Amino acid sequence: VMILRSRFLDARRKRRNFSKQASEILNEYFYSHLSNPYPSEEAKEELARKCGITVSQVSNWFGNKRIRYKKNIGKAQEEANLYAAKKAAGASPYSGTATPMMSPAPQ
Amino acid sequence: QHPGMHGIGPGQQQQPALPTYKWMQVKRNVPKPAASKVSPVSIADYSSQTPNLEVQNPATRNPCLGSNASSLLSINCLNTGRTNFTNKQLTELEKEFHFNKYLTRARRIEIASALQLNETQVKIWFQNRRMKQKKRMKEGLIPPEPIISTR
DNA sequence: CGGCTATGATTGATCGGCGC
DNA sequence: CGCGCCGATCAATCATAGCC
Repeated sequence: VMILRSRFLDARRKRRNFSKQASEILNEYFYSHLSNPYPSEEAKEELARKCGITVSQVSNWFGNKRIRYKKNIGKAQEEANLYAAKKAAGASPYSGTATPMMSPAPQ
Repeated sequence: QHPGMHGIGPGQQQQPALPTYKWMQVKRNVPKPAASKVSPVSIADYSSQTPNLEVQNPATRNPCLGSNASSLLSINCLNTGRTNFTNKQLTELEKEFHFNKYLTRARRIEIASALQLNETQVKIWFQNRRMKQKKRMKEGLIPPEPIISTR
């Protein structure tokens, strides 16, 4: 049991939730690429910059998001199109910064 | 961006709302060793063939040993594919890692035996460890050694 | 202030691709 | 032809943040 306390040494696990804005950007990308929510390395860097977090954190976020999204099918999913609709209606949530390299998988 | 690009499963409904994409159905061969009976694959065969599986980690789930280890833990170890390395094991692996970032077959066998782990587990641990160090090197700082020097 | 849920991070292990 | 490694990801879990 105490062996489990080993994780305890992970003082690193001092997290801070991402800003509302960062979450918004990440969710936007996720739901607008729901068919393939696997951002390329470049896209991750782009997202990381916009969110003010590291690329690793972006990776963690997508990893958690994908897994947790799957775990609900039929629940949060509905909130998915909420985002989709939101984007569709809102047209360009964020203008200016045209991100040409935000594609996950260049077919 | 490799295996599961897009494409909804076969006869899926077409609700413009929440389509089910392949990535959502990806089911990894969850590491469930020991176990027994029943075909490991049954719940939704994702798009095609079912790779061999198992064969590689039959009963070699040792973990929870070292010291004491309650029976409760042992049960846990036998049922879960995710091995919980003990502090001792991690310490030894870490020590070895600092000595060599890469293992030789002989060394691997030695360590696996000493720590009561599979050769595969040792191999994987080193691979993960290397990736971990690389990652920390990239963003974090503190490359390999927390050089404390500085006064 | 306690309890519960949301969420970021960690990590053993898998998947596909590569080089030898 | 198989094996080890890489890079990315999965899946389960830990521990805390944050809301009620």
